[in-house]
Amino acid sequence: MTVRVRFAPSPTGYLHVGGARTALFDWLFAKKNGGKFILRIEDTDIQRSTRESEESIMQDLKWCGLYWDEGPDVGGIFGPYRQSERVSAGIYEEYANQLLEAGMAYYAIYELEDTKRILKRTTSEKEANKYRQKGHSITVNFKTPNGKTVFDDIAKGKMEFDNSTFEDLVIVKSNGYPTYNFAVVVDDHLMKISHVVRGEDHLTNTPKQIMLYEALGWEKPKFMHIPLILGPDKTPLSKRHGGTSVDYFRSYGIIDKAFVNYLALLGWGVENEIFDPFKKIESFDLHRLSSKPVIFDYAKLEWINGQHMRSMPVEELIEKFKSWLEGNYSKGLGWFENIEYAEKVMEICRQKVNNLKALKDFVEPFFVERPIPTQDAKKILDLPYVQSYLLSALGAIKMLNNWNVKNVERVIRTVAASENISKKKFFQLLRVALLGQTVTPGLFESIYVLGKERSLTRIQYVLNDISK
RNA sequence: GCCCUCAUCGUCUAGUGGUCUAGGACACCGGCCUUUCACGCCGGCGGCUGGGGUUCGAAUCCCCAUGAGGGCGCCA
Repeated sequence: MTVRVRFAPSPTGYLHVGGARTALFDWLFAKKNGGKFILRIEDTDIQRSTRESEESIMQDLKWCGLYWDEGPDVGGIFGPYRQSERVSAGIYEEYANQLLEAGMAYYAIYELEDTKRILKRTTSEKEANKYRQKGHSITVNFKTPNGKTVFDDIAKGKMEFDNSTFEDLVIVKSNGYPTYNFAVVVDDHLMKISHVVRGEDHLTNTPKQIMLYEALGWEKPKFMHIPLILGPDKTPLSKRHGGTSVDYFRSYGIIDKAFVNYLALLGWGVENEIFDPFKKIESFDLHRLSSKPVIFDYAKLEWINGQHMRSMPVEELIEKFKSWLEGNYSKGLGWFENIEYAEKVMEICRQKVNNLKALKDFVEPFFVERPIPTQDAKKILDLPYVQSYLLSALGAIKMLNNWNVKNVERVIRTVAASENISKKKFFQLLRVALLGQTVTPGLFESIYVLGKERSLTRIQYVLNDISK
């Protein structure tokens, strides 16, 4: 059997971390079994579905590295992959009619005054049309059969539901669109989906869908429901807890690899927590996924992000950082013209931060002609005798010819020792003069990376200001 | 209310009847390193939801209770 797994978002908003995790597991499962990963857009809610969110969802999936084999943009032999287009093709109508003809479904005619109350049920299309013309809204409802519905969930095992707990299911809305549960069944069948791996919020939809499979005489796929992601207070993760959209984490400065790493970690017990899920496809196993709701831990995500930032090749970090800058800031795009310099800067700055936003703050003073001092920095520059200390430093740096970190450290320490000031204060002063900030990478490394010329210029700038 | 699922440190997890005085990671606390802030290293705190069984033996199996999550839409 060919494994075919789908991710089927409805385009009514951004891609949520929970959705991204489901998609990741779908993808992993498909690839592990040499199967296909399919993207289907469930836009049967015509009021809330938009093309913009469809596009942003696709963009976010791609950012996560989750590319699909079949989908609305790339096509495939089971298309179209947008349900609205499948409605136009009459796909759902055909099967609704089939159920109607078999007497397994009926037209529900609602009262004119109270559109929630069913006035009459009939299987006659003629009769239904008569009411339709009089302005009654009409849906097609599936008659819940008697008995029990049983299925095996890959994670949870045997699942048994008494059908009497379910109402009859609306399968075609009064506007002619199929409802979720109906469209899903038709599409999963027609698209030859072998495994339905989705969020646990769909667990009780499954028996309803299975009743439909059975009524239509179709073989049902295998099901697996994965737990939901909660916020720290164990309520569903929402904006109150911080960001929830993939886009939020991207603009916050989380790197794609780290994000996917964390998502995979949530529920997947691994020995080494820092890893690339795309390189561990072989060891992925749906059965080993945790089955309890998991709490999203922003702190751990950031820690993982920091680990990735430090361990990836600098060139790669620069690529990630550049595209992040492009998306979030207008400046900074010229920072990497001198790539050799840029790499050195990134190398010393990445040691200190856990996200790209923080990295930007560290890196920026190195790239501007003259850093603008922060409030704290200004206070230090206003202290007495600053001029003489800076002059000493300037002289020492000027004299230094063999430019390396060791030598920089040696001369700076020598000057510090000879001055009537604590070395701590002296170092802070220099740091602020050179970079305009009280928190920076190591002082000697910074001076070394800035280079002799740049360092001298910057100190001179400050001296000029003081003498004014 | 009815139906379903789940239950190991604060969080994510390892653990599938004896190797568990329960292991790891994040967070937290303390120390080292140190020019700032971090990183890193070392150490600490901290848990099997409760009660009944089964068994020579239970975190592991069964039952009940409790708690948490989900569902019960012409939303998906």
